Amino acid sequence: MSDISLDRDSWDLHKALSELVRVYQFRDRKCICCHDVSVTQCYAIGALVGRGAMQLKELATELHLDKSTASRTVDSLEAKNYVRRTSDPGDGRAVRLEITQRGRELHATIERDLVQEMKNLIVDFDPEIRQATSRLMARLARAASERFSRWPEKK
Amino acid sequence: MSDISLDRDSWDLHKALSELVRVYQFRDRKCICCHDVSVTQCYAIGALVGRGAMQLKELATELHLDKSTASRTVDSLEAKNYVRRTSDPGDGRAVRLEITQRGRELHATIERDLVQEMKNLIVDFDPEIRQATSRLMARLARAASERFSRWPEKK
DNA sequence: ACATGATTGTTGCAATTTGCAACTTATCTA
DNA sequence: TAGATAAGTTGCAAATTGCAACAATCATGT
Repeated sequence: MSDISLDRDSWDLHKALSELVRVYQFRDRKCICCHDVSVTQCYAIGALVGRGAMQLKELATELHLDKSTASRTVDSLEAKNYVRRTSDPGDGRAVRLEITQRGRELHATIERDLVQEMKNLIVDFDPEIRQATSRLMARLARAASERFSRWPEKK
Repeated sequence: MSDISLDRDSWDLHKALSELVRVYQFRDRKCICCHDVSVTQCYAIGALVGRGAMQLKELATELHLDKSTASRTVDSLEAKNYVRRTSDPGDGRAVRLEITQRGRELHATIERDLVQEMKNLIVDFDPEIRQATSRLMARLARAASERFSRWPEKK
């Protein structure tokens, strides 16, 4: 049953995922930065494109960053005209962050490059495996996100 | 055929993998550091455990880091007694890096925790899907590693 | 054998990233 | 309305990283 292979599958998936995460961290450091933004800045743009305008606090939570770091990240993005700070209509303390047209274009460019990269990598894989994998990876990411978000920030 | 779904599969896999990498980067920042080492230091330990003793240059290449950064990473690990610098018997310029017993134990502890974490995440997934996913993830990692290693360090 | 060039590793230095603490301003609660 | 809470910014220090310069050693061609 499931329990028989669980230990081995956990180990295999751990090794594969660790290696994948490691390799992609290197790629991100060397690739995304070519486009004038750091990895964190790219995540911020992605969040604002994907989830729409939000407050700084929300962005910090989404990116698992301290609000001060998020604020400085937005500083950079605003200086490059990828993000705009507006006053939040409902809360005088908050700022409303929204992506600019230029930011949206940068995001589209980066996404296009990365999807093309993925295309080159999977072109000779079985479509059924590709689809099953993306489904499980999505579930894994969601499960991991929920799990890690509830962590007690142990130190 | 394959070409029909390739575009969509590329996009799906890109999104899933991006999210997975992002989430795991956060986990690594908050979790691995609890064990007295940074993420990069943990990668270095993993490389020395997995591939055995090596020169500093090899470690730097494996970790996609500048040799100076690799040297300082080893400084930290040596100060904590996880890694040992020895003189290379065959080359007077080189140093031979080898993991210590303490380093090996730390690695085992971290691995055990992470495999347990994975186990909790996949316990209710179909074993066949788990295994197919780990195979594809391993292939993806290998393909990505080869591809990204040959990059011209564009800036 | 020896001079020249290449390789290995370390250190100085600056840029970047990040979190914590303190502070300001605004909102909420009793 | 006073005090507590929340959102955001800034000061500061620590950690990480790459580039350049340097020392020590090895390899190569003559």
